Parts: sequence; C-alpha cells; structure tokens
Amino acid sequence: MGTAQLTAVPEPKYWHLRSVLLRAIDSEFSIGEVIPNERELAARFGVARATLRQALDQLELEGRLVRRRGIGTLVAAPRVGVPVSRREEGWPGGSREQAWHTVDCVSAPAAERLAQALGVPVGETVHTVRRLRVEQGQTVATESLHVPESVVAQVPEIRLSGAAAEADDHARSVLRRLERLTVDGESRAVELGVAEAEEATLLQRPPGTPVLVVTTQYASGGRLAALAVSTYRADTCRLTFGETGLVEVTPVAPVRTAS
Amino acid sequence: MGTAQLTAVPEPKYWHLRSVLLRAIDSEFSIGEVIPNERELAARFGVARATLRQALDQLELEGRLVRRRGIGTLVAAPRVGVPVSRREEGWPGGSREQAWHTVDCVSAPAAERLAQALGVPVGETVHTVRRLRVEQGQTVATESLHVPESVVAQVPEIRLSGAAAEADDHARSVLRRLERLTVDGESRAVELGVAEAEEATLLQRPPGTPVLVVTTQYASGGRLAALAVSTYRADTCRLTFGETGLVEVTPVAPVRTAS
DNA sequence: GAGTGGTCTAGACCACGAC
DNA sequence: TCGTGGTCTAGACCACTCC
Repeated sequence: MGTAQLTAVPEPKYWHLRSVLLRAIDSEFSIGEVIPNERELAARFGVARATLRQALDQLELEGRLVRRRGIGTLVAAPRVGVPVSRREEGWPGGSREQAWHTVDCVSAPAAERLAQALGVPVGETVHTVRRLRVEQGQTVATESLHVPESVVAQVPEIRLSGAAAEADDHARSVLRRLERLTVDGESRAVELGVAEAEEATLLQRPPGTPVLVVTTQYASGGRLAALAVSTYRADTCRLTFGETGLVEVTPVAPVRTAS
Repeated sequence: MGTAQLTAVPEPKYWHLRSVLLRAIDSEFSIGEVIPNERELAARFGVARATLRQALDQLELEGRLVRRRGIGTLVAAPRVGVPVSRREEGWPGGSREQAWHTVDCVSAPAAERLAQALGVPVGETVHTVRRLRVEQGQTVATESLHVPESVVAQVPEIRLSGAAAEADDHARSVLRRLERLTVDGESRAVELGVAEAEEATLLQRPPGTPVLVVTTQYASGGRLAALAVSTYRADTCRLTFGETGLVEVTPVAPVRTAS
C-alpha cells in the first residue's frame, strides 16, 4: 500500500481515498488480513483521521472491509449467497429448514399496524415466531413470522401423548401446525434498513448496521396466511432468488462495469 | 420538535438523537416538509454538528430524510414499490417495457471478468445495452444488459427497408432481436452497493449513494443468454418480487416489530 | 499497559440554491 | 448575498482486545 499522492482533484478526498484503498486491498492484501490502523493511514495520506474514516465507512458499507474494535480493520470475505426465493427456504418444514433456528414464539393481540398488514381485526391473537438464520456458522438473519390464530386454527392439532407432550412447547406447537399448512403463493419485497438494538445484538453487529429487510407474504387457501419480516446482514449477504427454470446457471460475482 | 434532554445513557448520543428525530418527523412533520437546519438542531440538542449529522445520516440511509444542498433537510416520501420479479418487467418487449428507457448500446470484446460471468470465450463480442428505469417521473435505476453476440446471432434479423432502416440504430437493432428471443428461466441476486461516478450521476445522487444491486441471469435454450446488472436507489426503492400465486395480496408497509 | 476502532468536539471553508 | 448541506481539520476521550 503506497503513499499515493492526493493531487488536487474535483472529487472529495474521502472518495479518492476509497479508490486508492480499494485498489490496495484488491492487490496487496488477502482476505482476513489486517490493514494498517486508522491513525497510520491518515498520516500516510496526509489527511485527518475523520476523513480517512469516511473512506473506510464506504468500503465497509460495500462489504469489502470489516472493522473490529480492539483488533483492527480486516479485508472482508466475499459475500455469501443466501437463497430466499423458493418457499422451501423459509417455510417451516421446508427442505432447508435446518438453516433456521427457532428462538421463541410469543402470542399476543395484534396491534393496529400488524393487524392491518395481516388483514385481521385489531386484537385478534397473532403468533410471532422468532427465528435466526445461520449460514456457514454465522448468524446472517433474524426473522419474525407472524401468523394469525385464525389461520392456525384451521389446521387440525396433532395430539401428543406422554413424554412427547411434556417436551412440547409453544413455539414447536405452532411450527408443527404451520408445517401442515399448504402454502400456494408468496410475494416478497426487499429494501434497505438498519438494525435496531435487539436485532443488532442477534446479528452480532452494532446498532445502525445496514440490513436488507425482506418482507414475505404467504398465501394459503385464498387468503394471507402469514407475514414474515426478515433482516439480513447487508455486509455479508447476497440474497439469491432462484427460479425453477430449465437451466441451473451457476452464480457468479457481480459485474458492475461493462467495457 | 421539542428540545428533549440528552440524559446520560449507555447508548451513543447520535443513536439517541436518531430516535428523538424519528419520533419528531413521524409526529410533527409531514412529507416534503423542511426540518430545522443542522446548525440549529445541533444547538438545540447541545451537541456538535458532526454528531447531529451522524444521526441524520442514519435516517437518510433508512429513507426517512432527504438532504438537499442549498435547500435543507426534508422528510422523505415512503419508498416506492418497484416490481422486478417476473421477466416481463425487465426483458425487452415485456409488458411493462415502458418503464425502461434505453440510453445506448455498445459492442466490445468481452474482458475476462465479463466473459467468465457470461460463459463465453474472452474476446467474444458482447453487446451492452444501457437503460434507465423511470418510476413516477423519477429515475430509480440504471441497468447494463450484457448479451453475447453468439446469442443474438441465433435470432433471425428482420430487414427494414427505406426510411425505417435509416432511422434504425445499433441499440434498437439489438433490442429488437432480444424481443424475439425466448427466455425460459431467470435467476436473481440482490446485494447492497454504492453508486460510483457515472451511475450516481444518472441516478441524480452524489457518489457513494447506497444502491441495491440486482444481478439477473437470463437463460434461453439451455444456456446463459444474458446478464443484467441493475442498480436501484436504495433510499427511494422497495424491490418487490411477485409470484403468480393463487391470490394477489396487497402490498403493505413493512412491519418491523412484532409486539 | 499498549494499541485498536468508536465517539465527540468546535471550529473552518466550500458548493449549491434561492433571492 | 445569504443560508443550506458537504467536506475537512486537529485534537480529545472512551471501550474493547490482547499481552
């Protein structure tokens, strides 16, 4: 990583610094390696530390750097592709169910916003299943799956006996019934958000961390059966939406520039 | 917008400020309204301007505020839902084709990265169609649609005569042939990125603006026929992925918290 | 204790838009 | 010309990790 002069340019210093640093981490550092600390880099480039940090902020937002307090700034690994498309990925009982770890399930009367989103009367009982998605040993997403009681009520309960009934808890009970519910449609939206307190903690990130918020509406029997709000770490995740097409194209690193 | 004391709390000042400001813009301001300027807000809350700006940065990232140099800081409108799922939305000739405005089309030998992404030999001619997506009068996305010459060559050319031939240009020629190509599969990925120079200009945003990068692989006749890299403004867009399910659920504002 | 990134300050000047 | 947000500085102190 050379000293690299900062000649007078019409672009902001922090943006030029970003380019210089990007070239450096692409050519002179490998994944997981620690780059020089902020005070040294600032001195080397002849800028204030705050200006250098602005450049590092950009690269962190792009998922190219990871900063760890007390440790240093590391070159990040490429983002992991996380499939979210087919309903088997997210619906309880799906083929890749093991990716999701259920945390708990709370049942409460629906507040106005939630009731409206689910299309149920305010005050109807809604079960909310909290889950974590673990990919390659790392928690990459949290999810709140909201299901109205009136939907779950349609599914015949399976009576457990003896020890099995003892071990059963509320979360498992709701999940088991959802597994037997036929989902015949889903619709998604993706947008940028930030992780707040609890969410950030679950994702092992500080508050304000950028996340990709995925809102999924599951339909069953001609009505909205469930609403899932998932937040994925934007720094480490690339969401993939597969389709059962005729060919299975291999995922590649995104190409940003044409010629 | 009250003065609101900043009592000693374990959380950073800028994060607390964000909460206070968020409540204020939700309750005391309407969409498009200008909130007090940064110097006044900083004085009112008894913090440095840089600290206040950190809070505004967060809210801007969340799409709640828009800052305009020389004007002020405005309460942002809710994000617009932009459908990107069904292939009719993006493929030339689709039903909502009018959403995309073709800028130009350049043809050049594929560099290594692009060739690898398209699965063609390095140096093969690749057509790159640049397009802009306009939604509700605002440019919300730019796209580079890369198509290998070997794919376009399979489509029989339609001969134009007289004045029509004169008016035809390269972009239209490539697009007309793509319209006749049967797409039988597509696969997408979404991740967070930042807009660089030209891209940022097209989106009418400064460099470094966060964007949602959508990478789409189109399959045709058992091979990868085209690669589209689209960048959507993250501040104003919510990407929606519809599915031809049995019901058409109405999109709702995302609900982040359960109980 | 030493070194790292995270937060915060109190200024300064610039670029842009409205008047 | 004035007010706005955008950039930049040169410090300070804190929280965390490692030795």
